[in-house]
Amino acid sequence: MAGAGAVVEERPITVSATEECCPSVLASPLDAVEAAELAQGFTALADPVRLRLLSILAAAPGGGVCVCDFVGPLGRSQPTISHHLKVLSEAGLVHGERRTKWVWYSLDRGRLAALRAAIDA
Amino acid sequence: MAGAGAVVEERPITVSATEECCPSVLASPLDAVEAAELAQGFTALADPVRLRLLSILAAAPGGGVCVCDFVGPLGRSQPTISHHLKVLSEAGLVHGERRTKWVWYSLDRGRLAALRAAIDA
DNA sequence: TCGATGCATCGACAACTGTCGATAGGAGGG
DNA sequence: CCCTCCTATCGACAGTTGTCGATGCATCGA
Repeated sequence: MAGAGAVVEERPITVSATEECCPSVLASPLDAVEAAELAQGFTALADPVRLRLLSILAAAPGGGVCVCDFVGPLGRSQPTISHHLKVLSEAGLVHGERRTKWVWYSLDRGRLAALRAAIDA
Repeated sequence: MAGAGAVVEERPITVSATEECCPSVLASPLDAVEAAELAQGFTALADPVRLRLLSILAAAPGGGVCVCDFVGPLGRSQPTISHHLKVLSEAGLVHGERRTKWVWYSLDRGRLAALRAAIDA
């Protein structure tokens, strides 16, 4: 997303985009806005530490895990874990809830399903 | 993937990973290798231009599109399009085939399905 | 043979990203 | 009230990424 300004002018695709609830990569050509939204979601999945965060959350029996529980297994510092959780949170994939002293993070399976649907036939 | 070397030592997760054919984020905690492989796949999807490339390929009637057909609709230079196609190709999501003068790119729906399965319940 | 066309690669550059240590802020316990 | 524990934010730094123009290479048509 960097570099010099685009010189080539963008021209519309000559296929009518069937405006659905959730844009799908396979249904019809995406416009720039839909593509940017989807890319933001997949960007959150495009990191091994974040994928492992999600997998640990998915395996959590109570559905909630506090930040300190991630630090050891993932081999990253606490600020780094906190940073990744923020990225996932902004992507809507996890939610954090304060419980007395700890912050409990839980997985949003619906948001994950939406991303899955975007690359579904 | 950058920055100073990791200081915190990585400790194994105390849940037996059920070694399956395709690692799933939701099945069991991913180890570092599985997470890195999956992240590489999602990285290819984490760009709006590449998502639009895939969507155009998916909508192609003959299943093949030459490079020059992407340049106009996406508003990017030809080298940039070529770069993104290379990224997608290395991720196994598209395949390029030389046909006389042009190179025809086609979508690998199986590879896309594998990524989808990785975030499936 | 020669110019035109289609695609890939190169080199450069700015923006973004992952990582850390240091530090701030909020909640509990003594 | 102070100290400790848990989490978030800050500042810094190096590696990665997206983009372009220039260029090289192969193929086709005249």
